[in-house]
Amino acid sequence: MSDAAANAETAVRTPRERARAQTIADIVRLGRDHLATHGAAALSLRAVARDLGVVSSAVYRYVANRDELLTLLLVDAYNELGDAVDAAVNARPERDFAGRFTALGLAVRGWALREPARYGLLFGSPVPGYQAPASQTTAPGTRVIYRLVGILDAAYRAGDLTPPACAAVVPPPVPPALAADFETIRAELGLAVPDVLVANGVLAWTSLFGAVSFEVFGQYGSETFSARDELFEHHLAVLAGVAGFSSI
Amino acid sequence: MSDAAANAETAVRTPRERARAQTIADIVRLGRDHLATHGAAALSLRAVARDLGVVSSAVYRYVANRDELLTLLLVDAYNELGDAVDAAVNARPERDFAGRFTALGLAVRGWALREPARYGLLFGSPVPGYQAPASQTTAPGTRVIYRLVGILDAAYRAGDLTPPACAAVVPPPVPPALAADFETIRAELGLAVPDVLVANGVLAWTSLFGAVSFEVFGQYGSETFSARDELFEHHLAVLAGVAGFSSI
DNA sequence: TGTACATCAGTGAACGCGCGTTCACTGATGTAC
DNA sequence: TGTACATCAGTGAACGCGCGTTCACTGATGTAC
Repeated sequence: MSDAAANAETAVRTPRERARAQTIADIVRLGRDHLATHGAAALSLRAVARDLGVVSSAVYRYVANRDELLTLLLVDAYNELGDAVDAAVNARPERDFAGRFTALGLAVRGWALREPARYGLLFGSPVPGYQAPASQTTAPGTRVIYRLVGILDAAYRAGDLTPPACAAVVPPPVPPALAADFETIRAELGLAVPDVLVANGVLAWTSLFGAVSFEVFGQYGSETFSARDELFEHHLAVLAGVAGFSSI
Repeated sequence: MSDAAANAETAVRTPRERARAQTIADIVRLGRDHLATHGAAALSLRAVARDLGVVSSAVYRYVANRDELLTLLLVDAYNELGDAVDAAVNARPERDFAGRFTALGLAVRGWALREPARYGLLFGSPVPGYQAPASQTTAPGTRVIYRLVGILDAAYRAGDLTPPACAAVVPPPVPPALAADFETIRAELGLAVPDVLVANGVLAWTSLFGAVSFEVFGQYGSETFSARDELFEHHLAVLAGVAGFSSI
């Protein structure tokens, strides 16, 4: 269920309010379908109104304009992805940090392949002319990275995460300006992870989404790789090593 | 210069043909500007015609329809990226394989940051309703990966590329189905690189574009990282290690 | 060299479409006394 | 409990916009004899 719909429903008192919440939920659901089949650029209030069986101007009772609907759908998608990731991670034992890392990666890929257009809205090229309002999208938009950070930090505190030690992949020292960024992040999130592991954690994060995006956006072409599950799992295993896990 | 324009100009004989080639080049240039400022979804033949100072139907003398213009622009962008990468790689000594790897990565990022909208056209979410014709886009679209593959294969043949050997990042064995894909690639491109290095090379490739996409598409947010050059260079260094370079 | 014809670039009007958004309105549902 | 009023959902018409694409046309540029 979408966050917007859930919020609206919890605040319900009168039948009128209940109907209103239901209509908003319907709008989000129809917008989601439209997004999934036609892409963000083609999303239109008139199309949603048609699907809702209502005249186009009626939608303005519920949504101020097109951008606000896009924001609702953005939040909705972020939360669905976040829910999928949480469920997958929570299904692994709390102390199986490497397993949780892998579960997170597989969940992201699974959701992305199921919802390519919505994944594209979140992680593809920005919608021209649309700027997501930080106040509404930041929290849902950071769920996955915060979850990943949580796994890495917990693993580090438990002694399960160590900087890669062999010559081939020892990363260069983190330059001061970057170390300052890392210090800020550590302070804000209350982390213990040292610089080298933060750097590699960020790389694992971007690389995970890079692999997923290449697959979802068709960069591999249609014929190069037939064993895509195996390719992704292999990549995930290497990324786990980059992030500092040794138990794979 | 765009590929389409170059092709047209090399075939020039009569003044009429020269004028025609010039107009096509102008159309591509104006379309490129429009793309860069308004995004692919907003690209329109009418807008290009306006900028060209011509009535909208006149453009149909040169371009069959909107999709064909998109294809021209796609090829144009792929070639500009390919040229930038080639120039950067060629500026390094032929046997400095790690340096060439790094130069390739920096060139991709540099071009992407200069041309975010065109980068988005190539590597972002697909344009809804548009399918790039493989016959025209495959060759320019594979220039960067082929260049990368060439560097890695040459490095391997020269003995400069070795599978990461320490326990933390030894990748798991490549499963048979994936090994079969790799064998096909090796045969098609005449490569010597073993499975483990192909797998890690593909990962380095997707990760490079993942890091660039996160930056270009705004996934880092506006405040998290102030030292973005350093972050990317650090990532590149780690990816070089993943790919099998040890001399960094 | 000069004339008749063919080719081509560009015009201007039109078709039909879908879009976001506004606005005065009708009725139904709720609320206050 | 019943009535007067306020709130709200949804209507239907309209505004102005830009789009892709077609088509018959005018003139200029080229080509063949």
